[in-house]
Amino acid sequence: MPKDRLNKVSCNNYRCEIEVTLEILSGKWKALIIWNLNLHKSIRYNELRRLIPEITQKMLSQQLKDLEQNGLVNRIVYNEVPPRVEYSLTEIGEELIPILELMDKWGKLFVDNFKHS
Amino acid sequence: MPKDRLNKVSCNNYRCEIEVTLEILSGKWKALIIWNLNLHKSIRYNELRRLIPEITQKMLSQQLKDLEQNGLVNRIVYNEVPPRVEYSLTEIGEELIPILELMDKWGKLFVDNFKHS
DNA sequence: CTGTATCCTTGGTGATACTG
DNA sequence: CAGTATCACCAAGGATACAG
Repeated sequence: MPKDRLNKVSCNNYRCEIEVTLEILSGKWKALIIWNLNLHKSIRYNELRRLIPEITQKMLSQQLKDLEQNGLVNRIVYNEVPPRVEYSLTEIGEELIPILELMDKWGKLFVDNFKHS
Repeated sequence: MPKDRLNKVSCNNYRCEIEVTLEILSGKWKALIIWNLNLHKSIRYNELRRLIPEITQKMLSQQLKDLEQNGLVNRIVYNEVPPRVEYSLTEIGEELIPILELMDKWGKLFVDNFKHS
């Protein structure tokens, strides 16, 4: 994760807030993680790995940390043996869902368009 | 532009259509270009450069070409001297606007959240 | 189970110069 | 005016091994 993650926000050098949202969603696995967190409400680390088999541990940890630091995701640690950590969406994280749903819809439209051209 | 641009669509290796939409919007300037095309309806190359002063010619050409190839943007060449080229959104391009508006809204919410934390 | 640490590759972007 | 071409950088992401 670059030190200047979120530089657009913290440095105020974004040209419109769309770019802020895109910056937060950019990252190969972010949308997928958020999507799954919304579907399952609360998920453990290894459950996420199973839900997204192609992702590496490194990337999963990293993207979750990004999302957590941006306040989109809650990380709750239960002091048990073996350790248990549950991830879930925060309020502002949940507010992204309608956007993701629209993107899903538009994506289907585009794919359909693409096939017939 | 990578040869496998749109590989997710053409190779069918996307996990959900959200990723397709994100892939199309990803690229440092895409959203901004689409946003401006929507605001001004039809814009010439150099007008876009003035509207987005930080963009280089290379990137503007490249991102416009991407958008055109993906069918989001019309490119109309007028055979005049000096040459004139007008860019505008296609129908499917315009259907992205509601999404961008939501992203703008969410971005403002996030920035506000960020400032007070 | 839930992560870190390290090394490495590659493609997205920028700078700059050139063209019809 | 509306672009191309070329070179170079660097950070995102992948592979793999290790850790509490």
